[in-house]
Amino acid sequence: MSRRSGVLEFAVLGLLRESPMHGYELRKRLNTSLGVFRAFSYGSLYPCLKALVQRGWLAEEPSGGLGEPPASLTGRRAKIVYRLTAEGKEHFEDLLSQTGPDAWEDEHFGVRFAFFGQTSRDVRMRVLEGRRSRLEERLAKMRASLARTRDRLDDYTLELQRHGMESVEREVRWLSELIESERSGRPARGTGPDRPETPGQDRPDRPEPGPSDNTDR
Amino acid sequence: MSRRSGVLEFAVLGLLRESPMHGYELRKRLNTSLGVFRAFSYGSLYPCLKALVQRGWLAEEPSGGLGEPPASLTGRRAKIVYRLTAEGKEHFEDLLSQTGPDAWEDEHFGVRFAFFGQTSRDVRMRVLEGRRSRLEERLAKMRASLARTRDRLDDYTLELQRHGMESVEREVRWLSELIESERSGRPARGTGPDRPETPGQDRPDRPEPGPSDNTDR
DNA sequence: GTTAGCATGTAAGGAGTTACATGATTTT
DNA sequence: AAAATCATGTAACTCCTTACATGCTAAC
Repeated sequence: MSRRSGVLEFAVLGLLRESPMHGYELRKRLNTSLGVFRAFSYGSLYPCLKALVQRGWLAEEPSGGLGEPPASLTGRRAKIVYRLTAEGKEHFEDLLSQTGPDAWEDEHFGVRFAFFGQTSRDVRMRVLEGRRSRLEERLAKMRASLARTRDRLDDYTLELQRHGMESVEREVRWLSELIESERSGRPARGTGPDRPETPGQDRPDRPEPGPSDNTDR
Repeated sequence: MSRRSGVLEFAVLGLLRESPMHGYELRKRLNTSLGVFRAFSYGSLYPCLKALVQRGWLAEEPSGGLGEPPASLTGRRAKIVYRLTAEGKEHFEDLLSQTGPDAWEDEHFGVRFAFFGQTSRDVRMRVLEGRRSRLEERLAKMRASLARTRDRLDDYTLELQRHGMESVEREVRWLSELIESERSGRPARGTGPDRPETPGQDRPDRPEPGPSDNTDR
């Protein structure tokens, strides 16, 4: 009933903090920004939006905000544009600053990372290090369990185990590199060149209609 | 109510096919055999077992099977040992032979792979190839979406995307190696460089019993 | 003139988890 | 005698999906 999920709620607040949007677009951005990690359907998004409005974290702007013509002229069905309220912003910042174990478990880490641009450096460090030690712990258990059961397992199970461990080891290396980068300045190591410092504050413009963004399955 | 899950049900049938077990042990094996991929709690396992019994796929053996003393003598609380019935075996083989898209989606692929030892070679091939082309499709979408949105994304989102894509690419390579191995004989491919045919024995491991099997969270 | 995309929603249900409840037995 | 492990189970809840319902517009 309440629909106050963890990940979805967090992501919605985070995206709306960057700029107001309506549900349909939000869902597209959700499924590209968070990339591989999660995909959400309208069946969860719309109820979530309503719940967030009821809590006072979002406000609906019935039609196109301020400078836009009413729906009756554009023809399109009335969009409901959602925008983060002051309380919503405050709440999101609370969430951002949390560094409990929740922050680095599998379900949450991806979305936390996705909003690292909005996160303070020390929180980023704690989350990255928390994640890394969580994975190292897991790795130790896997090694122990493998040593115990190695000869009972068939080739495929063994191969699955091996590949799983390698994946975890790879993520640990990735985290180590990121932690190293954090310690000594900016993330670096992107595809493009270093962008010094763009806070990305108020941008009342919407980026671009972006014709076909088919993220549907 | 019915609790007839996908993954859990499959895994339970698969493990019980190898040998009868009681719930508690089953759960431990579930969480090590399937490794990183999933962890199940008693709250889902026990109802699932009951549902499988009701469908006639499992049978309960109230106490320790045939040659064992009754619970009143061993002291232990009566274990309920579950064993796969003939119908259950048949059903599991049906499941094993299915090669629909379900078999290679994220949620199912791991458990399907874990029981490749029980799966016929052509089914294995179809599942591996299905998985691979699913991932390649996903990769194409990610690349397209990245090309479209690259400059709007901040460094962290970009890095997340990049790492996600690399993970998928890595899994594709893994699958390709496995497919290649399948085509030309046995799985092979152990941990180190090419070991001709040693099922893993000599190793600087400590065979320590390690009494605490704490798979709990 | 039909497919594809835009846009919003609801009802029902699936697949699991957490927290609780119980109790015996082995280890420390 | 306390703590850990073995062992089984239930009720309530979470978070999300699927399938459905609606209707408009742009492009092929």
